[in-house]
Amino acid sequence: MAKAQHHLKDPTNKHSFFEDVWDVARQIPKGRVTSYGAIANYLGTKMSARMVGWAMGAAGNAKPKVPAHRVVNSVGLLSGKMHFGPHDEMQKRLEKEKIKIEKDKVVDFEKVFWDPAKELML
DNA sequence: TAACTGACTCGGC
DNA sequence: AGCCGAGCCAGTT
Repeated sequence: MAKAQHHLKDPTNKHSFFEDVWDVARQIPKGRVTSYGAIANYLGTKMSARMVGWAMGAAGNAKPKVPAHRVVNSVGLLSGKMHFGPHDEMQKRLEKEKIKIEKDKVVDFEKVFWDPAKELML
């Protein structure tokens, strides 16, 4: 069998790791947050939580929109806030969803934490 | 093509 | 309780 796809640039066929990450992120309920590691774990690659964060960076081009602001690090810190813009847009969005932020950290992180591996459980 | 990078995480000091 | 180093994967240069 010859390799049929050398230069796959087909937008309809881009089921990459990023797409999977975005798909999970889009299912995060409003007013809840999750961590990069949690998403990575759900996808089976728990050791590469970095990739999840990376996927978030590319989420800007994703359609429909990906609530990347609902994804924080394992301690509830808004580690990616700087990628939302020069201002604290990430924090503003979270506060808009009734999520309280203090010193760039999610208050009651464990309460609002949403684990795809448990909640989504598919 | 090989090397580097990075919105992470965990374990040890 | 806070800081440091190593492991990890995939996309980018």
